[in-house]
Amino acid sequence: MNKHEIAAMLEEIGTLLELQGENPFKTRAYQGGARALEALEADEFTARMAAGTLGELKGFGEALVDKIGKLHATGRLEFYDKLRAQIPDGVIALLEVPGLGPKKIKALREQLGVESPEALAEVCRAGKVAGLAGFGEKTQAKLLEGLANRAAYAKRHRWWDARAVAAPIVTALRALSGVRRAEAAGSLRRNLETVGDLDFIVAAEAAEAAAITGWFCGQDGVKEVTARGDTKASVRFTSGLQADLRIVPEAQFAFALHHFTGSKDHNVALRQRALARGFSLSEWGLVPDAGEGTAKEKAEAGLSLRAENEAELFAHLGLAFIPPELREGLGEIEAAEAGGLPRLLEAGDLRGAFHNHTTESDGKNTLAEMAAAAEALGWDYLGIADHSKSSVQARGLDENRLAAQVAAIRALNAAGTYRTWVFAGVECDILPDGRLDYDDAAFAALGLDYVVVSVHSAFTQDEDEMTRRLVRAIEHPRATMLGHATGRILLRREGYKVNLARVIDAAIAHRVIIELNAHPSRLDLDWRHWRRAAEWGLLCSINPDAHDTGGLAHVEAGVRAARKGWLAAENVFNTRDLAGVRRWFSERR
DNA sequence: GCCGTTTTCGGCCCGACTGTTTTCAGTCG
Repeated sequence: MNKHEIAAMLEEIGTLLELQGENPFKTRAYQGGARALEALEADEFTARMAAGTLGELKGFGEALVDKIGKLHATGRLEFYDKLRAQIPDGVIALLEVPGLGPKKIKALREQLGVESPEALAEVCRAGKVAGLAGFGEKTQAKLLEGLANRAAYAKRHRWWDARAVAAPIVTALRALSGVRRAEAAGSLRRNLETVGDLDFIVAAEAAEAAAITGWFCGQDGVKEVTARGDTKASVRFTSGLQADLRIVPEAQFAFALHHFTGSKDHNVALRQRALARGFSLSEWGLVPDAGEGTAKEKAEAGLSLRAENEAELFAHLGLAFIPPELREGLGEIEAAEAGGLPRLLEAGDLRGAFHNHTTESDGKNTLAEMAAAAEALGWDYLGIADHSKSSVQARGLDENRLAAQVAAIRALNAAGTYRTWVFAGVECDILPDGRLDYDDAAFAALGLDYVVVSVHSAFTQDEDEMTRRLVRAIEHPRATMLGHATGRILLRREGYKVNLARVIDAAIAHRVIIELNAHPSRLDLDWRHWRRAAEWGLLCSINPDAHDTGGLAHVEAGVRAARKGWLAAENVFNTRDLAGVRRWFSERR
């Protein structure tokens, strides 16, 4: 088994143990092991398994190392098989029902024999649930509601879409009377590629809180208010998206914003760091650990250290400011302590972008319209890369049409109509055997500035075949950059199977750039790979894959993902100036 | 199950809200 499969299995063991009512800390140990495994590069994992040094890493104790070893070697684990046999699939599905956790599921199984969502709906309708100890009429009704909307409630949302919902809410909150500060927190603020729900943190006087929660619960699109207290409210929109609001005194805003930005792993690590220094960290503040009372009581008694902003909070713990997108518990605290955080890429660092389409293939705007839009964005250059001939579904260009487009681009530049320089490229299909879609003579005759190579067919090849295919394309002397490296479509389609470590190695060896496709549904290559890949020397290009003028704005989603991948401006090709890009292309031709 | 300058046991981050309860357990983040 590879590390992904093993991590998935550890995660499942955690869930199964949870359902068995196991010690929650044991459950967490398995889930922590799964995350730590995912964060490990495939090569390092393989090396450590061979050398028997996995146990040196934090989070991998004797028991986990033993189980991971068995799974790695044989793909089987008796412990898992026995556990799995005790818990039907339907019981696992029950965890998705809002309001149900391990304890309630255990009670439902033991007292009513409920082992699936369908069975739960039946006993709810029969009124049997309300009679159980710890349950009541309201719980029964909530469970039925949750069951009916299970699919919509469990759904995640693209970062781009979640932000479109959140941005006007933040604006409106800031405009309310008594609101001093308001921010969106959570995975949205961390720039995670998909978002489960929205979190809003507001600083206001306690006297204003009722009016603020009132506005929040009554805003357009709210289908249901799921919780409403003095300082917290939760609503569900008709789209199924859930949003939480927290109101705190201004002095606690930085702590609350940090707390609700997460991630959970980051918070746990930071709290442990605080404890080691004699402090307890919570959304209420940073208070001395010693003495009677809860953290909240101590904060209200004025015992918290003061922090005007998150930077001061981190400073109290001896750390540099950690940007929200790095807070995933993946080494950011150690880096902040050692002064090793990168100066992250900013949206303003980009000077243009490659991989954009026009009406010649499947785009909706003409070459001139795209150039005008790029100029309006202040870009120094724009790369046009329409589809190649094999992408028939996208009206891909054959040699003659592509030659005509190159000529049109040269003419546009010569006319000087737009300040933005246009580069002539192509998004060239990588054929199933790894050859490119044009032969050498055609490439020589076309005189393209650059070539993006991408897979658009035969997605179902096995990992070896797909890896060889991509590596062969990368080795082609005309290849400038690799497009959407895994072909994934967020929330809809997994990427094709490919050994990314080998693809990345090949790209570095052949000076081929790998794209970070900035389309909100792609964000491919995933941010999780970029930190290591960039350290090894891989160059990134943030490409919007725009199919119309509005699509150019998607570079922002790409910048967010790049920041999440620890990338600095020097790791990103399209931060270079026009002369630098020309130089790179001419050296590659 | 993991971990250790409080080190091989006994902790493990912390608080809000709901619903069911007369003081709290369970869920959620």
